[in-house]
Amino acid sequence: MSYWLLKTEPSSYSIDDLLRDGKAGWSGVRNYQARNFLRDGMKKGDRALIYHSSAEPTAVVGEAEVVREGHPDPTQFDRKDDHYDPDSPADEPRWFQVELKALRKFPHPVTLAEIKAEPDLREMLLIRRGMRLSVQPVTKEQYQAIVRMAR
DNA sequence: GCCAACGTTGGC
DNA sequence: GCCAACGTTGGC
Repeated sequence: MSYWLLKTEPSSYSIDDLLRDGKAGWSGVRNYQARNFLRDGMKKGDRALIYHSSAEPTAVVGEAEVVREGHPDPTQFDRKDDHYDPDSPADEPRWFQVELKALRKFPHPVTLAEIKAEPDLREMLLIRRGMRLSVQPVTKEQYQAIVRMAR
């Protein structure tokens, strides 16, 4: 089993939205490195931390489980969607998503400030300078540390 | 709203 | 292939 961190802006889709929906396609990712993780890296049963970016506070707010592995993101073909990509070939889709099942919202969000202050989490990609990747791997140890901090 | 740190595009 | 211009991300 592998562990991941997924960023989302809560103004567009929040942990509360995911809990309400139960399951959701993690759509709208338009970065090739992140796409590769969605398409090739994430496996059924993997766990993902959900992170709220551009929020107050910016924080890891809950966790989810991968219930369906990479498949084409339908929003790339939807002209009315913000993430419509007219250049993505229908027979060779450019963008992928996984389906997530909400697991829980944390009792206490683990803020970016708390993560930066924790020596054991210094290696997280999240806090590496200039690292904007919206789908990123975390180690089991990092994942478990975040979960402990969220109690 | 600002702007640093990227990633992408396109002319050459 | 180079690289300037442009667009986006995301913390502050």
